[in-house]
Amino acid sequence: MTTTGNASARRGRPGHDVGAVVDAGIRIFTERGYDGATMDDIAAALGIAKSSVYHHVSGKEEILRRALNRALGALEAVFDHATDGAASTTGQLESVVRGSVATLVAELPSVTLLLRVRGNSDTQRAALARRRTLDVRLANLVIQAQSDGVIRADLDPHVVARLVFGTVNSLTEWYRPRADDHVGDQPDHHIGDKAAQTAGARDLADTVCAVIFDGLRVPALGAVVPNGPVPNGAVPNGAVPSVAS
Amino acid sequence: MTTTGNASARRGRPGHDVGAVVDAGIRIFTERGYDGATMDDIAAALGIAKSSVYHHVSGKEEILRRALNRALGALEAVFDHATDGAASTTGQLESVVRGSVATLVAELPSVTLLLRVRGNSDTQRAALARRRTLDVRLANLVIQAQSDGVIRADLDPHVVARLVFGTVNSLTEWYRPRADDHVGDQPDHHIGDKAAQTAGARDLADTVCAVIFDGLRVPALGAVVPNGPVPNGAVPNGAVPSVAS
DNA sequence: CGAATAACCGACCCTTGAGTCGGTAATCTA
DNA sequence: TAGATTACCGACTCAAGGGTCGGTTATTCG
Repeated sequence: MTTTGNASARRGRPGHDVGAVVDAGIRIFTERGYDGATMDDIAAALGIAKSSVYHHVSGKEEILRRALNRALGALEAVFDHATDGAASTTGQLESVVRGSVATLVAELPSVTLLLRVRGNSDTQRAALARRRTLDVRLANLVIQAQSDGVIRADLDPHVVARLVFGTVNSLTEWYRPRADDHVGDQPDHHIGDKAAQTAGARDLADTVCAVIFDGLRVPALGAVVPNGPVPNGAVPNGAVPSVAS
Repeated sequence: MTTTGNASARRGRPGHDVGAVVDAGIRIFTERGYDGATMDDIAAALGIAKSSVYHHVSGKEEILRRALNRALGALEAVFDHATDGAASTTGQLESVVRGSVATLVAELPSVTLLLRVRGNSDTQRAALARRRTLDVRLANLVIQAQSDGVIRADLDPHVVARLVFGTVNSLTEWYRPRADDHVGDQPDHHIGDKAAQTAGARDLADTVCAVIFDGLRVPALGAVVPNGPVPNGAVPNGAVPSVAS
C-alpha cells in the first residue's frame, strides 16, 4: 500500500526506498506546503542527507508527481467501482460519497496534498485536469439523479456537485484518524481540537451522507432517524444501500 | 472598503498606497501561494520596482497580516451581527450561513487566502487561532439549536459545524463573481469551467442553505420544506438558477 | 573472498528571492 | 520658489535552497 516495495531480502545496502521518500515528502509538503518545504526537510525527516534523496528521486517535483498520482488513482478507483455495477443512480451517488470519505480517511496525507495543489507547474496543472474529470463525473451523476427524480431538481446540478465535493473534501481540514496509525512524531499545531476527529471512518461517512442527503432540519413528525444512514419511509424505492468498506 | 484611503487630494507624489499593495498582494498570494509568490511579482502587478513596495510595507509578512485581518474582521462581523439581535436559534444559524456566503463572495480574495493559511509563522498561527474561535461559535450555535429541537440531534454537533463551514468555505475553490468587478487582467487557469460560477450571490446562498438544511433527497410528497430560506411552494420553482451550458 | 548492488555522504555550484541604501521625481502648501 | 511630503528607482547584500559530483559503506549473490 505504501509502495514501499517487497518485504524482506533486498539486494544492496539497507535503507530507504522511493516509497519512503514519497511518504516523507507527502508529510512534509502537507505540513509546510510544497513551496515552503525544502529538500533538506524531507531528508531530515528520513534521517539522511539531502544529496541521498536524489538517489531515489530525480527532484522535488517527482516526489509531488508520485504523491498526486497516488491520491488521484485512489479517487478515480472510487468512481470506477461505484459506477461499474448496475446500482441505482442514488446508489451510485451515495457510493461515491461513501467511497470518497473512505479514501480520504485512508489516504488522508496524499489527498490533502492533492486538494491544495494550485496549478503552479505542469505537474500541478496535470493533476488539476485529472481532478476536474472527477468533478464532471460527479456532476453527471447528479444530473442523472435529478432526471430520475431521486434527488431534488430545483438546484443547479453543477453547484450541487461542487458543494458535495466541497463538503467531503473539507474533511481534510480537520479529520485526523484514530491514533492507530503510526504517524511517528509530529509537533503539529493543526486545527486540533474537540472530540470530533476521533470519530470512526464509518460514523463519519454516515454523518456526511446524512447531512448531504437529508439536511440538518429535523425530519418531519413520525419519521425518526435511525442510524443506518438515512431514513426513507414513503419516499421512492429502497435506494441508499448504505454500503461501505 | 479597500483601505485605499481617502479619495482625492493627497499630499506628495501620486501613486500607490498601502491598500493597493495589500490588494495586489492578496491577488498574487492566492494565485501563486504565499511561499510561491515573490515580492517582485507583487511589484510587477503594481507596475513599480520591488524596492518601492518596501516604502508602503515593512515586508512580505506585513502584507499577509493585513490581508488576513481584513478577512477575519469581515467574518467576525458576520457572527456579531447574526447573534446580537434576538433572532431564533435557527434564524441565527441561517444568518451565519448566509452572511458567510455573502462575505465569501464580497471578500473572496482575502477569505480565500485566509482559508489556505497553514500556520507556518506566528502571523499565520495567530490567524488560525482567530479562525478557530469562529469554529467554536458556530459549534455552540449548533449545539444550542439541537437542544432547542430545531435541528436534528442525532449528529455530532462538532462534526456538523465542521461540515457546514466546510461546505460554505468550499465556495472559494470554484466560485468566481460575475464579471462586474474589475479584476483587471489575469491569465488564470483556475478551475474555470461550466456555468456554475456565474450564479448570483443571492441564488448561491439559497442553494447552500437548501443543501445544508434540507438535503438533496427529494422532499416527500405533500410534505413541508417550510419556512424562510429554501424554495418552497408545492415542490420546485422559485429559487436557484439551475442554468447550465 | 570478490563482484555486483543499493544506499548514503560532504562539499560544492548557482540561481532566486527578501530586504537595504542612497538617491531621484512628482505633487501640495506656504 | 522653498520646503515638506510621498512615491519611486537601480544597484546592491546576503542567505536559503535545488541540484550536482566524486567518492564511501553496507549487503547479497556466486
